[in-house]
Amino acid sequence: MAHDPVHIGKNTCANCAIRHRAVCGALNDEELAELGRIGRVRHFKAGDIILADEEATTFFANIISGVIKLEKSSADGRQQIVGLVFAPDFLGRAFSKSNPYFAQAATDVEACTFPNTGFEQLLKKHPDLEHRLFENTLNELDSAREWMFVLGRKSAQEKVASFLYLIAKRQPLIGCSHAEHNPLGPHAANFELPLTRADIADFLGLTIETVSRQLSNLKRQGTIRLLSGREVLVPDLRQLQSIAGASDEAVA
Amino acid sequence: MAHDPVHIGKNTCANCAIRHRAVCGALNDEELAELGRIGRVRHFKAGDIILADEEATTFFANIISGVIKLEKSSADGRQQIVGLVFAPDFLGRAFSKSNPYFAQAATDVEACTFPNTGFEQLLKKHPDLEHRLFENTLNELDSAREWMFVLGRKSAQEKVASFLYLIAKRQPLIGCSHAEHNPLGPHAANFELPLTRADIADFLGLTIETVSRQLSNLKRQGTIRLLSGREVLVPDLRQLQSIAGASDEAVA
DNA sequence: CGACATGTTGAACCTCATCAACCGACGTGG
DNA sequence: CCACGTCGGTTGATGAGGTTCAACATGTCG
Repeated sequence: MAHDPVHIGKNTCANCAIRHRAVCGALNDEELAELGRIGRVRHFKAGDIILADEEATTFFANIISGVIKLEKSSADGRQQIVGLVFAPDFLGRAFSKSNPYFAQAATDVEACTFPNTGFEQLLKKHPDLEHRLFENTLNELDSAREWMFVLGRKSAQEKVASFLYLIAKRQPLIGCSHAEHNPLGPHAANFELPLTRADIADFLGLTIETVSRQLSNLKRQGTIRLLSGREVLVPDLRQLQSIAGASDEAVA
Repeated sequence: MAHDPVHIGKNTCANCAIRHRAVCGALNDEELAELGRIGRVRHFKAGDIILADEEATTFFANIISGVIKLEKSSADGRQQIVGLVFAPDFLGRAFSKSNPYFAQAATDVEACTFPNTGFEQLLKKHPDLEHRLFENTLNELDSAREWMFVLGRKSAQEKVASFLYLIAKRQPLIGCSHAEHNPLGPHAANFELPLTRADIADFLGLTIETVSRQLSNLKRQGTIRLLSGREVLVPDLRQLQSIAGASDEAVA
């Protein structure tokens, strides 16, 4: 489970890799120190359950590295991933006694955790922090609704392409305005899938087999190359995007 | 389109049917008067487009009565309803220049609208109001994720049952703690569908025909009775819920 | 090495989409 | 007033896209 919980000093926060992109970016130095006093860095291994469904909330977290899946499941074993949490996102459902889903580490995860009571007090004291978290939540809601279109209206092929495109966009090199510095060329991407086939299936509302077949299709038609089971190379993201199809094509 | 925009007085707000359940419930009398000064009651007819996708946000609204559908669509004509807004919910995406989806009246709608600039200023001045809206958004996010499970993992039969159950729960009589006062008995419900078959299909990620067939199935097996095309009677909600199946069965 | 987890591929089956016909209600114009 | 078109809804026949079941490949760890 978690190793070496260490309190974070003001300095650590100030140097934090995700300082400016995470919710804590809303705070000044003094407030940051306050936050640092209640926060601890914790490490999770792939597969660790971070928050259990229906259980009392005990902490929130900022993800420093790694990917966490938010999962809903039914009694008969069906599962659906309802969200992926990347760095520097915030994990946890504020103002609720219990958590409405499973949160499980998809990869090894490094996270900065805060006890819920302390953090919620901080939220009360610092409207800026709450505002930042609110904006965060609005973005999450937008993404969730985007994904509802994928789940409800896209074909298996489009779903898999959409997933790959989503992951590609989350990669550090892509999406920033310096895509030209990409060694593979301006429209290529190269990344490791943070999810197993089973996870991808649960994210897309498909079966493992269908995901595997669609990946093979994309490979066969040259849209992607599978370097290993997990490592993907996309020669031309625009092609991938056009296969992902529809929804928000206006995005350049 | 909209008829008779009238400024709302403090008194009107104080008497408002949804006063305590809507976001404005966070405000005291004085603040409420302030809100009343910028708000106008507007009426929309079924089919009216309330907010257009990608267009600049000009106003927010509290729904007083009626149902609004939030819809995403793709260039090739596929559509997905990504949310339903009932009274006393709040409509609009705060802190964003444009709207990420279509909002269209599913039924006739009465709404209390606020110009976005004025309302966002009010949010800044009154953290309580922003907090209330935040909680609202968190609940919307929870619902969206619930629905992702429905879209990704449920069969057509379960989807239709889930939809009916959702509508039934939204009915005034049901869900409140006085269900025993229900003239039809403690577990029955009787309501009018606020959506056409086409809308239901777009909400469930199905086709019109499949929705129609599944409704007929539920009728044939006695789970529901269709009084007219739109009016539904559910003799036993527990049965409907069990067909809707899975996800969050813990809910009594 | 064998055991196990992860991933791929094939064949058969089934659910749901598609295409099409039909019904009743409603509104309009001749 | 009735003929007509339109709209929302139902039902049937057919077929495609995904699931299911099963075999096999690959990689890793004891």
